[in-house]
Amino acid sequence: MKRPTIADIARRAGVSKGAVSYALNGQPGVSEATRANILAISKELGWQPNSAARALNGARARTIGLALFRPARTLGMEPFFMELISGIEAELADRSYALMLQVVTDHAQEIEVYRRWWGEGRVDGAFLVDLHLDDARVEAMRSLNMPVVVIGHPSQAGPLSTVWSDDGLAIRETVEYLVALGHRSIARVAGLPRLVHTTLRDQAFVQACQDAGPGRVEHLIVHTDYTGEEGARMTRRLLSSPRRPTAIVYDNDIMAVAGLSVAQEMVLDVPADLSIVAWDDSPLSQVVRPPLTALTRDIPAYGACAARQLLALIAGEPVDLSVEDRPATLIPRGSTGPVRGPR
Amino acid sequence: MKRPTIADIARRAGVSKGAVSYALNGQPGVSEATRANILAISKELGWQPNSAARALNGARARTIGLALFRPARTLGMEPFFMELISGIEAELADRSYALMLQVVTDHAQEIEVYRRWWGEGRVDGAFLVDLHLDDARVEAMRSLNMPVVVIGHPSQAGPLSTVWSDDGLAIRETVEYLVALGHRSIARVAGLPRLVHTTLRDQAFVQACQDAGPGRVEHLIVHTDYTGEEGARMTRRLLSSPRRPTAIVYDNDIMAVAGLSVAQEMVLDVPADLSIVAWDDSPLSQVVRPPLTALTRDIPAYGACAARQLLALIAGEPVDLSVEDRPATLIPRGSTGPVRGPR
DNA sequence: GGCCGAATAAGAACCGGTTCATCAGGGGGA
DNA sequence: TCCCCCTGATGAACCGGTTCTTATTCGGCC
Repeated sequence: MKRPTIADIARRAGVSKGAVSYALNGQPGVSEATRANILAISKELGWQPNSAARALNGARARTIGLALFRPARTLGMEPFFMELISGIEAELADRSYALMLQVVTDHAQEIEVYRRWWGEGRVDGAFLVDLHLDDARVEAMRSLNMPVVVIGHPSQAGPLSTVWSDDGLAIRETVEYLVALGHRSIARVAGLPRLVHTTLRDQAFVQACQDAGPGRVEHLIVHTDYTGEEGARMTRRLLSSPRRPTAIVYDNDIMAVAGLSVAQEMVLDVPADLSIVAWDDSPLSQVVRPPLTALTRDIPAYGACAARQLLALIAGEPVDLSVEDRPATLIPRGSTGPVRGPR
Repeated sequence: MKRPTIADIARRAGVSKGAVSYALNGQPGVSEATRANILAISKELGWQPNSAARALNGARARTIGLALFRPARTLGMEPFFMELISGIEAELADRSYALMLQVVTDHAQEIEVYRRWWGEGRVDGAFLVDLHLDDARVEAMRSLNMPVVVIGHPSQAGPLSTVWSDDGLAIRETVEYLVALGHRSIARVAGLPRLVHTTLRDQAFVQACQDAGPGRVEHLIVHTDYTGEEGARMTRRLLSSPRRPTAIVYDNDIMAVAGLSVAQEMVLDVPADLSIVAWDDSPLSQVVRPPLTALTRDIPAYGACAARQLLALIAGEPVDLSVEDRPATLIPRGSTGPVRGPR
């Protein structure tokens, strides 16, 4: 009834524990005949290696940690994380690595969780997402000496390895496209202002608008918490202002859809009166009327890339300090169009 | 530099390994003075227990497994799983249990993953979701003798413990509400036909329609794969048929939103020409125009309930074989209304 | 003063693997 | 024929904890 151990196999085969270990791990030290015999017996008994015993000898835990600092509510909403996890999983599953997941309520707890997992030998490495400015996690991970891959821009990652994509490029492409359509007043409904990637997108947005020509394009940025509610409120505020923008770029699809609803409720035509662009594409963007022009990127591939990087780091292989994934690309759909009416 | 072990602490304190173990675990066998001294030294050295060594002595892995059989694409879309995971996490985090997650491509692989995790002593128990008719996983888990909680209806769960909510009740409430509004032709756009909960909802739907009176309410069920695309296609088909339904109940919010778009594209007014109800509420449902009437339930609480059940099972406490969570409740919004026009 | 039991601690065995040092036996070369 | 080396296999140590058994000390009580 109890799980068979290598001692059981050894007894049945009439050999020593050591011989069984060599045989089962494909190592030299046993003849082919006894190896075959041992393998047969182990299969017959349904033997499975005890990972704890292996770990005790310094073996890898074959597990990677991911602590997510997100309120449960937003987590359920954002396809981004599930897609990222899917991509990570796809890469890990091949090498039978598992993913250890925990939702945390703040960065201090996140650091604590990683410290414990690493200290207890439960994980071989971890991911860091949503870096803040002066993020305490960077120094904490560095001092733990744990293999870590930051998913996001290298600027705040210190000595940690990163996987990122060039959001600035995507923002620029979007602004240039809108300017070409005749828009001269563009707003950006951004995410949490403390996040590094929000700051970078903000800067790139302002720069792109200025590059269109001095004083040619009015630009405005408002910050939110990524929820549809705030997206709607900010849209309402923007559309009520005397200098109403003719185009709004949202930092996620949830807010873009909420913004679309607000525009329609204010009897504005999209795209004739207002153009809308969503960052991050999802079936959701294609399902509303009109379908949303979106900045799309292959998020599962992004996660897979990060996973490969982390696995290489764990294996001690030489890795680039920062790996750049493909940038998001603009998919024009029905929610953007030329400006109409009087200049 | 290396991680300190209890042997290090013992040496520093001038006591034996055994004494250190007792002291650190709050067990009797050491005096208060030496206990305090040992605790101080362990804190000073930054000692963390090695989970592998503990596991080797039959301790719990303090980890729970969840293998998800979902294509990456749908996974990213469905808020349901992330919310469920959030709820599970919330419960686990309190007792510093972790969640081991793996995305699998079929049931055979799912069984294999659980067998390995259990065999290797990496998890103390697991969840089973989305049960099929004659689900092979039930027998597999039973024979493994691993603590398992099925999230879903008990009918196919065999001897396994379950946590479920009464979908039939919710369906009935919905149908009665629609009938009261004057609807006499109601369609249901259901999920995957092989899933147990789809079957149960189907049956309850038919029953509720029949209970409205013999021949009084026409009903129709079509099955999909939960994607917005199929939801849209099925809606188009239903709305093009000669006996067009005046109300459609969708099995998730994604399909409901897609269906709403199709209706609007066919220049039907919602709710005047067509009423729409979504199973599972999300901010998404409230953000479209008109906002969707939805069957809402507290999914994180559902997950938390399942987690408590599993933890009790693992602890060997007596548990009910099946625990019923609150059923979904109907939140009427703008997408449902009385039937207009000629009978 | 001697005996007994509780409190405290030491020491060893054990969990299930890996790995190193060692050894027996056989074949080949000189 | 002797020696050496290689192969195949053994036994023990080890990883970092837990837990059982044993030893020592001390205090209380008769």
